[in-house]
Amino acid sequence: MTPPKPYYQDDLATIYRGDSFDILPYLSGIGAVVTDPPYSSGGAFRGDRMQSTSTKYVQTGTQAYRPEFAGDNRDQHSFLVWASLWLNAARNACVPGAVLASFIDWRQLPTLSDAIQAGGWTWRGIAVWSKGFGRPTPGRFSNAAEYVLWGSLGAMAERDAYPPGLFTAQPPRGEREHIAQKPDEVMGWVLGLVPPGAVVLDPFMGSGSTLVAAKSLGFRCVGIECDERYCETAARRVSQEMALSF
Amino acid sequence: MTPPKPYYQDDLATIYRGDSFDILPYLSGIGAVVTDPPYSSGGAFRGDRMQSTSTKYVQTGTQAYRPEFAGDNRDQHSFLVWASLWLNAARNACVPGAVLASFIDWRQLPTLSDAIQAGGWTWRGIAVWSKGFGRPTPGRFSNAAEYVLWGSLGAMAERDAYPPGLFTAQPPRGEREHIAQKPDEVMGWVLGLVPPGAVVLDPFMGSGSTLVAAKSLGFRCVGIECDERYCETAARRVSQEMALSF
DNA sequence: GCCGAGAATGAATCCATCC
DNA sequence: AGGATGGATTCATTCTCGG
Repeated sequence: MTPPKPYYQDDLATIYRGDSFDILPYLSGIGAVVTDPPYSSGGAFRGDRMQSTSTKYVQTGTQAYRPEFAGDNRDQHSFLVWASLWLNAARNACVPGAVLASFIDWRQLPTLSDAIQAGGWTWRGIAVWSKGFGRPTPGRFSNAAEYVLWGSLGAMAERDAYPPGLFTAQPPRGEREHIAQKPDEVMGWVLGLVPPGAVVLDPFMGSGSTLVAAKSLGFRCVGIECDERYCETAARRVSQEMALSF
Repeated sequence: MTPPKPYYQDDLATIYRGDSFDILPYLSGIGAVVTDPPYSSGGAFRGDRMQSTSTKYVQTGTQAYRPEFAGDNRDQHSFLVWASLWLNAARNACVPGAVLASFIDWRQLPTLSDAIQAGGWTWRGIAVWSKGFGRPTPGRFSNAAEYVLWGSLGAMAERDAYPPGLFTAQPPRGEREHIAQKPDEVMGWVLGLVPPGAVVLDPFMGSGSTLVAAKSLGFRCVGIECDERYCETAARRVSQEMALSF
């Protein structure tokens, strides 16, 4: 097969439209994988998980068009297999010492930690995004955090940076490009793990928040997304972002 | 066998000295299990985990006597089996709808979530104790939190309380009764999950922080601890604690 | 008594070194 | 080869002590 043609490209950012499993074999030289994959979560019971994404996740306010996102209906076993496979494929595109950071919710956290190790990465910890009080439920702990599982490909490069293991930021309200969109400052916090000069890869780009934050920090970055609408959104957002000059 | 004799007892609190597996079969009517078991953690490598508690966890400076605590040297497989067994034994002492909350660190969180489910409980979420910045390590996310895995035995009772899923408190400094001692306010936060009138059980009591907090909130409570020195410490602390009057 | 400077400390982690 | 040992590292907070 011929190498894929970028959907979008500028001096720092590259976007490929397609399935990660098809694109990843053509990539190399990646120094950091930072992503927010589909969680396949959304309920304790199989019936709850199999609802459409727009039904099972709450959406309020006036909404831009947000297509369903694919690949969010796996059961736990399938999620483990699928996540192990993409983590392995991403690893093959990486240089030694590359770092990994993946968002996940509480329900799939244990499964993703298994997948990280099954995919050949060293799991090194959990970082916490504190979202404030979170959604209250009577008699239960509120759902106040999302989690970032992180690790590396062998020994990590020595660095003189000390990113905090917990970061507080309000979740986005109202208008969003994507139902699971993360605030830019949250992405910037996670990118604090990435050594200067590393190429950042997001194999589940969505609306492109990872690339926007990476570009603004001066990282070269690569995004993969199968939904053309999201590719369009991400290309627009990334093209409007100015990189820091050094 | 005859039922065990309490090591200590007052109007609200009861302490048994012995192994949880020996004592639990005699207990019943428990409405909440709140505990901080040995993590069997302390390092990425087997050699590190196998150290004595005083070696692998930092203890320096002038300190009160703090004995080693037992059962902190299991490998991951043994930890899963052992945790499943005590969770199952504790469940058998519980009434329907009982709640469970167990502290754990990042490394053993996935394993404990498996054990909770293997032990017959419904796992319902993760609550976060934010400890501030945490201990720094160059180039990595700081270790800024410990975690509380919580769940229930079937459906939970309806309640009019909304405990936060994330709680911030500094870890205790200097003089402590136990190397892993939790601040009283942290225990009080976790007890926010417990319905009024429930009997609180801590099968790994240690220096008794769970019982101190439970008694001060007016809960009846039961603690089990195999080390006599810790039983003594806990009995002293619990006896000095005054219960809220209603 | 209050304030500020300096010291001490943490369920840590990594790695070189020695058996 | 692999397990045990010891040293170096770091930031935010608390503690100590002197002025």
